[in-house]
Amino acid sequence: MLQLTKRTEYGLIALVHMADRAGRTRGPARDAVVSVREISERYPIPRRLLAEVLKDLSHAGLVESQRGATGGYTLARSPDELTLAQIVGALEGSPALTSCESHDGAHDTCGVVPVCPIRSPLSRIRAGIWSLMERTTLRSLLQSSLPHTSPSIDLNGTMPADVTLALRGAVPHTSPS
Amino acid sequence: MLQLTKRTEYGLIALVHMADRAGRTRGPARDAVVSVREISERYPIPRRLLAEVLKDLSHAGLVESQRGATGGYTLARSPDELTLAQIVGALEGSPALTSCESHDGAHDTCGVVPVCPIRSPLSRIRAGIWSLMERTTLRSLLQSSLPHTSPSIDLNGTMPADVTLALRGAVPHTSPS
DNA sequence: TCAAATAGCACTAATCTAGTGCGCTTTGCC
DNA sequence: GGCAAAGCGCACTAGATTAGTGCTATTTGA
Repeated sequence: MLQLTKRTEYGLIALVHMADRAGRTRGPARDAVVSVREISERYPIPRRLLAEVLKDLSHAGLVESQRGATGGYTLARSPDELTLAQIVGALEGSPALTSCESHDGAHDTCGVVPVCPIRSPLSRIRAGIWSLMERTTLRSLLQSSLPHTSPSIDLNGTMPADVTLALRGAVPHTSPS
Repeated sequence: MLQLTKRTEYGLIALVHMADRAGRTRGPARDAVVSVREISERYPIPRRLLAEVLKDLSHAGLVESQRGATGGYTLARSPDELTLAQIVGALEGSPALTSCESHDGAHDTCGVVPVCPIRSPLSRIRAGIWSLMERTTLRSLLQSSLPHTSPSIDLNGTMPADVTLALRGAVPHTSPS
């Protein structure tokens, strides 16, 4: 449906939160260990589901986990190196845009590849979308969502000039268990 | 899942086919009346489903229908005026990217909009994707899929420079009934 | 009058997504 | 040592979305 899943939304919220926390903390992100509880109490995200998402992000190497009583998650890279493409890719696989070539690719073969008149062109579109997400860093997400942090940094540097319209992000509507 | 639906794929294939047919025909697209049968015999698309899709495109005003024995569909606008955004919009609604603001918007309210740290930034991304699709015309899809038509026209004019990677389009795998 | 085509509507089956349950392991702290 | 908090892993349920089909009516050219 050309829409991100809730999981991805939750993951993004969590990562933005973590980046923010790390940003306001002195030192090498020492206090930036964020627990699932902390996030799910701040945003109305089902705790268990958020835990699953962060686990996935951990498996993907985007965050690092610390077990135990005071455990939690920390960003594995700086918000400047973490891109939207990496996050989306980790949580819902490489974007396929079309059904062919959807992360398994094998058993489908979609029979008539040679006849398909939209493979190559749509391929280019997907690439464009992907490229857009690759150039969007976690930091750039941070900046635009937290105007109280810094006045307004080089958004034009990290984001293509075209991207200046009006979308809406989402937020869950369930309450933590 | 950040992926187009089969319906949209089918619609695109149909439109590309129609544009191609109209293009090779002399005169004001007189012979460019294309029937569902013709398309479903050329590509392995379930006929009935394709019919539904074309009907939707007709309702959206992107194609015009002619009933009766020699009936079929014709493009309502020139391939230069028909954009990917219009097509996708017609077949799966305006892209929302996030769950909030999904074409109904009302009953959700998603509770915590004020707290949501990703609304505005994701909004920008969606806009970028949308913009990309608005600048992609049916003609540009045609050109890249049918190299036998014209050598290679100004793809750079209709498509952002960044868009030059490698995606895959899809094609159905079912046979017409 | 027939045959081919669209129009409309409803329905089924499969897939995907959101969210939950439960028990285990790790670890800081008293 | 033991408790409590946190992550880990797996499996499961319910709802939503999607793909695809059935059937009948209407239009219209030959």
